Amino acid sequence: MAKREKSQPTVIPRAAASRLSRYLRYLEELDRNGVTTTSSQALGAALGVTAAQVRKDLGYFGQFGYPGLGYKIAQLTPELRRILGTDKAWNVALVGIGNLGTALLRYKGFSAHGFRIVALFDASPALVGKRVEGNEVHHVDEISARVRECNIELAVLSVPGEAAQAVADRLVEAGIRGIFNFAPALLNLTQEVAYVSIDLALELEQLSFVVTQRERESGL
Amino acid sequence: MAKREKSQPTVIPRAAASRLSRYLRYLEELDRNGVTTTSSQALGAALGVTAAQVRKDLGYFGQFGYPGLGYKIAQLTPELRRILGTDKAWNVALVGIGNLGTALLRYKGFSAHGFRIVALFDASPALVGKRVEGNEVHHVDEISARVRECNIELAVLSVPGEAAQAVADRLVEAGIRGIFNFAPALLNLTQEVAYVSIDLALELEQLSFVVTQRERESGL
DNA sequence: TAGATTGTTAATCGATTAACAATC
DNA sequence: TAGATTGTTAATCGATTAACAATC
Repeated sequence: MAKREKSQPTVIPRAAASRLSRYLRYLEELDRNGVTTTSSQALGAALGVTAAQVRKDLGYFGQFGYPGLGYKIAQLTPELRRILGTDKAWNVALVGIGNLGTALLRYKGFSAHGFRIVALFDASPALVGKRVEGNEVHHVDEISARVRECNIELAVLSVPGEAAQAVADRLVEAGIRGIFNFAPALLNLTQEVAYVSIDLALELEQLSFVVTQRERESGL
Repeated sequence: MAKREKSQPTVIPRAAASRLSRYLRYLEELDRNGVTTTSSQALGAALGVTAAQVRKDLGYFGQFGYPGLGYKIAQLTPELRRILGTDKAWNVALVGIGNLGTALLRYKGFSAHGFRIVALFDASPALVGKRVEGNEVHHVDEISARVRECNIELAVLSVPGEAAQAVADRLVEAGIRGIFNFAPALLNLTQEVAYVSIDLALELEQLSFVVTQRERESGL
């Protein structure tokens, strides 16, 4: 069975990419437990998707399995890291050093997956020049210079909604490649900049919606 | 045009419910700007979806518009709140008062949308009994008693991945209706408990994936 | 070899978009 | 009234699942 990736990169459903991360997490767990081989059946069962889904998702990127045997964890794991781009370390800027920003800075999950927060920015004079978790906070005016200087490719945005677009514009102008946005705002970005956004209140509202719907269904 | 909701609750796509929250946000903004009327066309253009999508999404829940006129913001806004369940205040428990938990506790976006964090829990003896933002931290053993006592329906989980399932089990046993999970763990929950989960590292990995894909496309 | 499981094509399912009669 | 826009049905598009020949 061929071991090389696809030359024709068909359009990949976003949901498939998200599942790839989950497969990787589970493979890492299996590896820690000393398991060396798995199958689309086993992976799917563990993560609540069908075996066909697993094979289809992997199939977007190449042929990684062995018919009759399944997948070798030691082989598939680095392939998934390569596909997801986490086979290298990323330099990340953190803009907005408030409660959420500080929590994100301290969050171990980012560094554990190769994301290094190497520069902090804030607009508040009270914060600029201070050190947070060993990193100096710079003024947002310095974004452009430092993003280039430190080879920063990704930015995490945890500023107030009103400030988000202006900061995003600076980041884009500085040549950032992707923005992870926590501000409750719709950002207008050029197509070249990748974009992932989380609106915490909106997500909690989704929970409220589902609970409410079920209460109405059962109560009536 | 009829003004009443559907009696037959067809299955609602999850993506549609998420857009509902966005429509509501935008209507609130329009209202602040003194706008009184809008249309599916205008709403869709502002949020990057088609007018047909907007009408279809609203159509799952009833008839709220006026042909030829559009939607009256003063009417549609409370309807959306009612649909999403944010026309009432929710009592929320916060379990795990670490960096992220504390940031979530201070986050103004939750209370602004009617979510009141009314009880804090942690397993650490160093934290139990302390006050954080004016709220006493209770031991996780007290979850069951306090969830019932304070009429808590939702819980935010910001505990380490290893602890998540055990805490979730306690919450379910205490009769919680929905869990908003930040722990990087797959939770096994009964069907009756609603569930929204955010894995921060996984989301950042999605950003890395998109950036990597584009670099490979353009670089080769 | 016989059994198991892959990769991939075809069939199904669900969500989005287009079209249009109804109507403000 | 004429113009605009809804609610809804039908058409399209995309993603998931099933099926199965290839093959370890």
